[in-house]
Amino acid sequence: MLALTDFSARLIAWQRIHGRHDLPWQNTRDAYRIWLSEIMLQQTQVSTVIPYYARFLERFPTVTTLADAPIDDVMALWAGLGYYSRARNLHRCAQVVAHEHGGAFPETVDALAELPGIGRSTAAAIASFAFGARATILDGNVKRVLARVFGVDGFPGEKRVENAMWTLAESLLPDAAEKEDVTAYTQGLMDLGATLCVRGKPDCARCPFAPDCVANVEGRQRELPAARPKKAVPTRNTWMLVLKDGDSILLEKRPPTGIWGGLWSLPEAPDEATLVAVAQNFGGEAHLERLAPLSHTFTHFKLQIEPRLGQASGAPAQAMDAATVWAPLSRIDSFGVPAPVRKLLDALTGSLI
DNA sequence: AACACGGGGAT
DNA sequence: ATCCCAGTGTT
Repeated sequence: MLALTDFSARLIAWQRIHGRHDLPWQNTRDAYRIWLSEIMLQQTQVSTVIPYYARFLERFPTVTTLADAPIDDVMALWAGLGYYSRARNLHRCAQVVAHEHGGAFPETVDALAELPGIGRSTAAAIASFAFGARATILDGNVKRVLARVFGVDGFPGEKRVENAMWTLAESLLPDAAEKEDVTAYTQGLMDLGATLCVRGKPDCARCPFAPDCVANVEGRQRELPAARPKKAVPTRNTWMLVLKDGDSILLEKRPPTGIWGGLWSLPEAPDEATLVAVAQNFGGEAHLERLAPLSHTFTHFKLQIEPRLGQASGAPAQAMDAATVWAPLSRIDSFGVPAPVRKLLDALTGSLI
């Protein structure tokens, strides 16, 4: 193993001068704001999060206002960020904190990690940023930094490799650190990975670990960390119904789990004939107009969407319930609608005017 | 241990 | 088009 005895000291010194200090969720010890940012930043880049974070704080300034809000309001503000189970867990977590912890987040990693949506790494981030706890994060940035600096081989998503990285990360923590040092250290891990030790072209010339870094010394920046093993992504096909009644569109609430869980979307069918039956159930005419197909790629599969436009004329054969709503096109934003469906409806709004 | 879960940015 | 991102929860 690399003889690097001053990893934390070097990282802290670098962070204070060259790290990021003005992100919207920095310069606060408010656990609510830190927690909110950490959840939004799971698998999501900083630039994407910033506008969502501002809107969320404006609408929900405290954990209690979030806890007492309807879940549909939370989903609507989250729509477009992806990984919607995060939003459901966010709401559940706020309710637990507000009603079982008196509105204050617990201060230990273990207690934080018991809350919905908070795992080991996020618990450590909150504990270190909000409470100055000596705990290590292990996110994508840290895995990349460790893999390169210490020459850790193997795909970090593999259990054996990840376990080794947790152990390594724990061993690198500054000992008996001040709270300010802990903050600078945790932020430094993130900043180094986000600004210098990036995936594509790492800026090794500016890196404080360049002389010791295995990847830099051996010219293996491109090989470390090892890439995820390739896997073929399947294609799924679906037909979506845009059923119009005046200026309103029929939306259906998706089940809480699975793709777009808890969001409002268009009624779907596995083929066109079934979609016609669905339309008629909701009082639609038998003739459906073909709209331009669209394709949406997820991490693990590709979705081909065949949209069809129908007009509502008769009375619905199927009773409307809590999972069905006529949404005015002008107020689609107040519903949580998945990004591709939102795009489809936006294009439709433009062409129908 | 492996998989499900989104959308957007970077290349 | 492909990879990956301030990961967590379920199976």
